[in-house]
Amino acid sequence: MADKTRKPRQDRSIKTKDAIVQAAAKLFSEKGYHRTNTKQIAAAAGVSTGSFYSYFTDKRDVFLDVLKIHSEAMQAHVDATVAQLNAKELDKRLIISHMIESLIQSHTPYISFHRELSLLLLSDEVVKEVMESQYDVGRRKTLEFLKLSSDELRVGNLEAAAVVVFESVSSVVDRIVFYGERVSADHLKTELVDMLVHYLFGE
Amino acid sequence: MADKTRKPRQDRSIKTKDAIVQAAAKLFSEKGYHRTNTKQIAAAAGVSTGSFYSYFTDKRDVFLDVLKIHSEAMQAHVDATVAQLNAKELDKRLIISHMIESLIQSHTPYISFHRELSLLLLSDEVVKEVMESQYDVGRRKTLEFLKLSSDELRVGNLEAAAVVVFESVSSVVDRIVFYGERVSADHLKTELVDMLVHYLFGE
Amino acid sequence: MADKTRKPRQDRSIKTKDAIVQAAAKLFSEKGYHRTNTKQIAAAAGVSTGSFYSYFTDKRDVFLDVLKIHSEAMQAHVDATVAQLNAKELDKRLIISHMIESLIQSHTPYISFHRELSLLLLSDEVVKEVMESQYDVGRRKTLEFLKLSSDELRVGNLEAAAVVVFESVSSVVDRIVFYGERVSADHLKTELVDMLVHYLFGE
Amino acid sequence: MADKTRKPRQDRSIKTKDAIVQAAAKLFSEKGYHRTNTKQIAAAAGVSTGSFYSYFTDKRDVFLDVLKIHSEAMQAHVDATVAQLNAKELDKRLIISHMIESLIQSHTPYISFHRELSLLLLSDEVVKEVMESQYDVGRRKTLEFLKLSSDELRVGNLEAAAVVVFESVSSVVDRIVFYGERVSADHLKTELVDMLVHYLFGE
DNA sequence: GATGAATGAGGTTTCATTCAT
DNA sequence: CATGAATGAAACCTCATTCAT
Repeated sequence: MADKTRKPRQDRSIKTKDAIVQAAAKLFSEKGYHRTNTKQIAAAAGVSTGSFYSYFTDKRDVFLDVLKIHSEAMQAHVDATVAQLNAKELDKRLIISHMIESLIQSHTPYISFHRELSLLLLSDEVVKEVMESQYDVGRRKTLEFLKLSSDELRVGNLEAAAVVVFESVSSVVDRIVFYGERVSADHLKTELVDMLVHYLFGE
Repeated sequence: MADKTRKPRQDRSIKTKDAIVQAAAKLFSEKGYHRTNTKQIAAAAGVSTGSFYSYFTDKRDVFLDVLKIHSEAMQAHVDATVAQLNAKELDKRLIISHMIESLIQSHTPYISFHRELSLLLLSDEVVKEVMESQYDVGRRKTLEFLKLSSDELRVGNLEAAAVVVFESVSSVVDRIVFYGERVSADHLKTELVDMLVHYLFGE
Repeated sequence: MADKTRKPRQDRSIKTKDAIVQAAAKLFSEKGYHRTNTKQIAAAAGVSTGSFYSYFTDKRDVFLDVLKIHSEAMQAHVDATVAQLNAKELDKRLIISHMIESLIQSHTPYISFHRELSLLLLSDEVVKEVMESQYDVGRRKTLEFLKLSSDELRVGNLEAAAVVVFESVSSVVDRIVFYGERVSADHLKTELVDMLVHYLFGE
Repeated sequence: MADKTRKPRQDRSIKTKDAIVQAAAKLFSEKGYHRTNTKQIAAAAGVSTGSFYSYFTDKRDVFLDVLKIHSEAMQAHVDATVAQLNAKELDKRLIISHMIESLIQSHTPYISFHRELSLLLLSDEVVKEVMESQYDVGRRKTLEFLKLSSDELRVGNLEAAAVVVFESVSSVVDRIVFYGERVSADHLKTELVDMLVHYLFGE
């Protein structure tokens, strides 16, 4: 269909494209999408504005790439953690606690960038999709996790529970990571775990 | 020396300023901050660009006004609800349920606008302050609410609990209101209430 | 012809018009014509912008008034000085010295405003005329002065001499008044007088 | 971080910048600084407004460039003349006469532009500096010139004399060049030279 | 008459994108 | 291929002037 943007075939080409995405990610995080311009991205990546446009059709295009990469990185991180956790046989409280810790770790590099998203979200269909699919993955993963212990759970509606759990965890983690929170992170984590354990397993 | 923005002296003036704020609020909600320009705001308010600039120094300035007005409206709504609830002697579960319902109601008109905020949040100090103060009020109110029944609570750290509760409620309400959620709102509400009751009162 | 601007008939009216001219003169001197706006002038004069426009057709109109008033004031001052000088019978050197001193006095309040003029001079015909007529008066007065002692003068062309003398005096006085000159004003005056005396009277 | 005005790397770039300065100089001279806008400058230079702003931060910025170029050109011209004059051994009167003629020549292209300066002079610090440094150079050069024949001079204070001479010459030359003067330029020159010779050498 | 709110043309400035070299 | 100069639409903002109250 398109024949405009170059599909990197050579090594150098791949490196250049990557450099642009990295530079863009950094700038978007630091200053936000609208306060970052293509010239700055190109300069930060060490290429000319002209080059920028042979790798991406427009600014939104890099944004989408950055978004996808972040999305994948976060999910990979979570997957790895989950896999690791499932392997060991730990008690519920410990599993949840580890999970949350892992989320905090994986969130940290992306937070400010994620703040950006809700903006474009309003109007950009593709961004909306990426975001929703990411949310969906989170929700589904949570659901699967719940199903693993479904016979021990005391919740009414599993689907709704997954949403509630996922949202609660996400938002508290967000708060911890993004706002450095005055209330100590440790206390927040403890309470969060406590809440989930009581809710899910009735203690 | 002064020559700054006009301080309304005449009635007409007050109406104009208000019209501009209203128009801005509407447009920001519909299209987002960056996709709205001052000319459009002026036009939507039925005034000239010149008028816009005699009431506000720039676009950010109206944004701040809209933000404050929303903030106040939301808090007023919540206050009213809380006042009403404390009066009657209801059982815990019902109180929480009512509260959540009330939050859903008060959120609805402002959601898309609130989405906008996280954007400017990154860099604008004033926006940051307004948002944080709004969050602080929410957190403190939650804390007060918890303290009302502090002897019945089974939580470890009250301060942390307030944050966890406030965040969980906010995020789930957000999800319900903003995303029209595929999982039914009723189920979500039920689970959310259930989680809170179990966490706070141990059943 | 015009019926637009009000011709002050009442006392109050005259005072208002005067207040505006004064305010304008002050602001033009301080910030220059273009950096002064009508709102500021009106405010400084303690009247509304609307009133401003019932006394003057536009901004240029006040400027012209200010210009004329300055022009007249300066000429009056010089006239007075000259009249005074001619009366007494002083030696040449003293006369010239007094004259220069007097010019310094009369210049001082107007300098910064006069700087402004050269600007509009380029294009505004009326301003041009006022300025040229002012220059012409100076030149003619100098000529008359020279003619008083024409038999003692050693200059070739009287008309040209008048221009040379007038320009030299004006520019040095300007430098003294406007730049506060690092070289002492007294020395400058002494040399200037010396130059003129030698030129005109051959010692 | 940078993102400032473009520093010409390519030949084309240098030409463009130059074209803009030329166009600006022309327009400033013809219509004055305030009646010239950036769009006109860009158009006259045959470039887009965007280009204008990649070479200059704003209108004042080009003005400064034009100012510096003029300053240098005038000084170069004067230097050349002086060098030439010093070489030949001419009599005082002839030297002064040549000098004035040379000043008239060098002034001619810049006069109307120089009129503009007094305006900005009032408030713009950089313009003030350029102008004062230019004046200083003139004064110093005059002083050096006087010192060459210091033993033949009959003046009291050399420093003051330099100022008086420089101002007198500048202003009369200005008058000749700028106002096309009704009194013949030749007569003015003759009288000016005569005045200086008598003042400096006592005939 | 006086007031100051409203107007909008005109100027300034930015930046995503194209294209000659 | 890469470069960075050039483009110009679109945003921002100001202020002399008008006019309803």
